[in-house]
Amino acid sequence: MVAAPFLNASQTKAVEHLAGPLLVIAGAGSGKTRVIEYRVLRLIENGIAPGSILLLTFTRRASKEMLSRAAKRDPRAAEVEGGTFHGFAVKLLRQFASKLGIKTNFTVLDQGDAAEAMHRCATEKKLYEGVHRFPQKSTLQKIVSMATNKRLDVATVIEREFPNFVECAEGIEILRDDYAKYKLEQSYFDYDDLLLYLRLILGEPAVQTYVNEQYRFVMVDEYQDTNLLQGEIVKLLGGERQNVMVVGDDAQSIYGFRGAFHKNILNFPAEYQGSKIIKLEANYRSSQEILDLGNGVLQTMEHRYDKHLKSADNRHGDLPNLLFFKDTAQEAEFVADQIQEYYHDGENLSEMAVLFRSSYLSFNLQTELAKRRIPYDVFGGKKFSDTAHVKDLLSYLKLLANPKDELAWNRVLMLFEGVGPKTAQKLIVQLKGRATLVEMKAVFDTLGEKAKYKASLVRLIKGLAAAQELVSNLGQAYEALLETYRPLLEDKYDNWTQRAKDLEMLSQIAARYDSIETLLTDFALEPPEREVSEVSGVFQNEGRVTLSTIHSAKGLEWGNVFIIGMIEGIFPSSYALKTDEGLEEERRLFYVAVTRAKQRLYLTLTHYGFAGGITQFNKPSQFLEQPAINSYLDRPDKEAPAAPKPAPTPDIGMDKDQLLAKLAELYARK
DNA sequence: TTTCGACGTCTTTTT
DNA sequence: GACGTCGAAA
Repeated sequence: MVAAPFLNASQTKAVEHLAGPLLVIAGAGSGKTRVIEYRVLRLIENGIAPGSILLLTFTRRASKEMLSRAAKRDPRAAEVEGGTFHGFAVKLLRQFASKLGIKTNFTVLDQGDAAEAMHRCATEKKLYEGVHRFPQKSTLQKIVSMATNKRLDVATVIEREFPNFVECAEGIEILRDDYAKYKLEQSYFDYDDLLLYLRLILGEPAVQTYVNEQYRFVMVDEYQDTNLLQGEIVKLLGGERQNVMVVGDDAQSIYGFRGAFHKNILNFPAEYQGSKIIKLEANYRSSQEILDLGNGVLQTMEHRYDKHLKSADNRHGDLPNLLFFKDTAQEAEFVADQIQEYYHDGENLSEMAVLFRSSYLSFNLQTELAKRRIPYDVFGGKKFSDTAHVKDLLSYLKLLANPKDELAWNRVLMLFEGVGPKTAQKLIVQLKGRATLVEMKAVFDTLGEKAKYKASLVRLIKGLAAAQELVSNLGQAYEALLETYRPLLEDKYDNWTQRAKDLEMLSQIAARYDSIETLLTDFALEPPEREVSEVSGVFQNEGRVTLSTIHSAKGLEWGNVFIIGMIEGIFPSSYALKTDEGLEEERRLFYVAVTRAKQRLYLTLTHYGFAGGITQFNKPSQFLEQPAINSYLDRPDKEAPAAPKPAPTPDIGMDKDQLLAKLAELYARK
């Protein structure tokens, strides 16, 4: 038997559970990662084939971490099938695509691509014409996506979340069908399609039997964040055996905005007959002072579930600090000072994190850290792959994978001077009549000589064709594409040297792959986070500070945590204040943030802020005003020292003529 | 048909 | 600040 040290009684019960449905309610820091890890080992030990165990998580990082830890104790664990719902869907759909009449090498659209595709459909249908105001493409995407994830019709979604577009509901409902058809024609799958089609094929008895045969034990992490579709998918994956173990914490459900249905976790016992429930309550992460604050936050929740965080080893530390600053520059200085201080006390930078509600809140801090040459990583917010130049190059790559990719062609063609939407569309129609890049060259060759973009486009297609020759070595193919793209890069962007560095980095990533499809899918599903600081000197090999949105920090922990921007309207977000459900989700988010800290926790806010173009006086977050929370904080004297009374303005008695005379004097002296 | 500048609107979180 | 719309000029 695998030695499983330090597991407490309920953890052991969860690990020992073999067949049948199991719900594990795992409080923050209760060691659920270890439970999953050891249960995998236990199953394998009991003779279950590793390949028939499926572990579904929300980030690939999470599943990789759990499985690689398990694999250190038993190498067979590396063969367990693990990944995100979306990644698993791609795998299965590639396998079944041909049976559905879909190309095996279908393209996965990220959110931006999806918005672009929808825009094309809406333009085609002339939906923008004759309507006073039609949602912009990213809003269209949000509306349609939410309808899918919450299983609602467009009208209901608009009524609830986008009331200013009620009169467009009908048009968008039509667009939704057009968009679905368009994607099928083009072999495009957006994020929602991956779940939708996975659910669809699992609903076919033959497919379900096949899949149930393959996967006999299913585990799902962060079950409170699954949506209706994912709930159904899990049920179908469980099949008749119902060897389904789900792990989650209803107090940490923070993805309602993308359709998470946290009743999934509440309904689990009813949905799965004969299921067992195990609660993990002992906390192995934080000091009791931090947990007290966490408990305070739990108390403020309206839908409170019985839960009380208790430090398992009775660890103690300082009270969480609440600090006020004049502006974000001072806030950033303080955080950087504090990080440096802990560093000099011998703590590793990787034990320090700064968390925030929205990614822009960290901009000032990034500048400050860079100035001091403190290395950091940023999580959440704009991704590396969201930048224009990276998207450009990814489009080039997409054309190698599928020369008929309309969206990619559109983006690439529009890069050239003199080519706008109309010209691009005309060219695309012609291009799609040819099968390969080599044949497509003729389209550009036959362009009128007076078209000033002719030469550049011929150069482009030659470059693409040449790169395709090298595709068996992705690193080389990429370099060829980069050379073709370089003149456009230098022409288009003032800061092209900066951007060229990003593209060099992309080159290294590309070289690690051996299939373009895999590369592109990975970029769509789990794009690399933005690499920001490259720092040398004092802090080398000392790890890096983490700057992260609270959402991206879930599941992680650090010794010292700073939560910045504790301002009403920012956290909780004014956007969420519109509904009770929204505010409740912000509370859960605050709970997640607080419970990331092991030893020290700082909450900070600034008096002056900049919003909507004007400087305003910030109000502290309403969370900080609640006694249940407030009383667990070490806060400064509420009264700021009174500013000295300004003396009366001295009289200098000068009229306009005298002023002008004085001015003349000053001008003359120059 | 494209490009450019002026002006208006909305501004969160992620697979 | 990003994105979209509109009108004018090339």
